[in-house]
Amino acid sequence: MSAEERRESAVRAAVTEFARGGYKGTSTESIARRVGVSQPYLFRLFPNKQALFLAAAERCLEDTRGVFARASEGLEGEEALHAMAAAYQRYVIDEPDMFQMQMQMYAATAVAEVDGDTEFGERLRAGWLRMWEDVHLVLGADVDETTTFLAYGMLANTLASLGFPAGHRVWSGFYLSARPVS
Amino acid sequence: MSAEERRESAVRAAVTEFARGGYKGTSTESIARRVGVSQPYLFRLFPNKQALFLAAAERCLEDTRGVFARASEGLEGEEALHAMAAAYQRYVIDEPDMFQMQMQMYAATAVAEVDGDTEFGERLRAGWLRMWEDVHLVLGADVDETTTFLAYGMLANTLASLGFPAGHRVWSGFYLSARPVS
DNA sequence: ATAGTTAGTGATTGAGCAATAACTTTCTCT
DNA sequence: AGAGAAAGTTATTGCTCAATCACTAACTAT
Repeated sequence: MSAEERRESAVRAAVTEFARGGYKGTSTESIARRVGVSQPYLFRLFPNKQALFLAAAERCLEDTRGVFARASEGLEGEEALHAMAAAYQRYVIDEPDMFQMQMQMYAATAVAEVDGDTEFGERLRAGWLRMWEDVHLVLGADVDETTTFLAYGMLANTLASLGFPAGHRVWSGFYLSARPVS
Repeated sequence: MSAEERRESAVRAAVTEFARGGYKGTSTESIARRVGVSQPYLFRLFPNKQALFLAAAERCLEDTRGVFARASEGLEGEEALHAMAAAYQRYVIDEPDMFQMQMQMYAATAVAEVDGDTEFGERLRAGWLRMWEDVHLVLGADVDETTTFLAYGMLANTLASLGFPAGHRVWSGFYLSARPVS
């Protein structure tokens, strides 16, 4: 297998492992195991653990953008909004690793920032902004709509992280299409 | 100093340290240093590291509730909403440790849940729900208003975690009173 | 065929860290 | 005064983990 293909597998494995264990709580060993490769070899593919996390985080943002893009294809305004909300709901249910990776990424960015590591944050802000721009465009360049949509998304991530079960009162203020299946 | 007083200091120190380093990324040593006490003594005050984190997380939620309660005193509806938004803004600026602790808590809860640790999540859901109920009551028991208010709060936490500076476009869809100072 | 490159491994190192055990100091109450 | 409790310490253990080093196997192009 080519190094490039391995890197791809590694990123995927990293998303899963980091999502479940967090940055510090995940060993490079566990990622290597999931890839099916020796732990030291990961360090041939990525210069260090942080670079691997960054790649996983960026992948996660790109995937989310992809979900929105596919859901909103050919739609606009209110229709696009509901389609994206519904798609994100399914996405979160089908691949819980993805939104958990998001949460781990927000937490890790804050830590990196405290450590004086600016590049980490910059890369992730850029990725997040691309998502923002996508949504903004789809929602007719309406800033308020964009903000509200993303706000609901973040609250959903939070409630899901905390493990509030589907059907709990805290979900009752969501569009039906944005609630977990009840 | 009495054990109870020390415990109080420890919780405060834990909020700061965990907020900046995350759960796994923070050593009990660093917390002990901040308290001004030896590392092993922390284990007299708390059974283990997780219990200390839990206490810090619960404190953080209680503090946030307090901010909302004080801001909305004597107000209701729209007025209360804006007062709370403004107060939360100041709070996040004055004490960034607090919202960062929130993010660390969401990330850590997801990890605990994966590890099959149910009690951790239960305690934090209970704390979060108390906050939800408070806001709900103040906003005239309007579920949609409550959800929207908290959604904006969560988006604000996220953007702040990512380090988007005041004045950035991503903040432009917020109530003026909920934006970081520009 | 063989030189060079690319993919991959095993062994190790050095640091950091939660938790325990065994001990000491400082109050406090009669 | 002095016994008991409460507050606090030093030393240590046993583990985990990122990263490096030195090495091997397989492919590829002349």
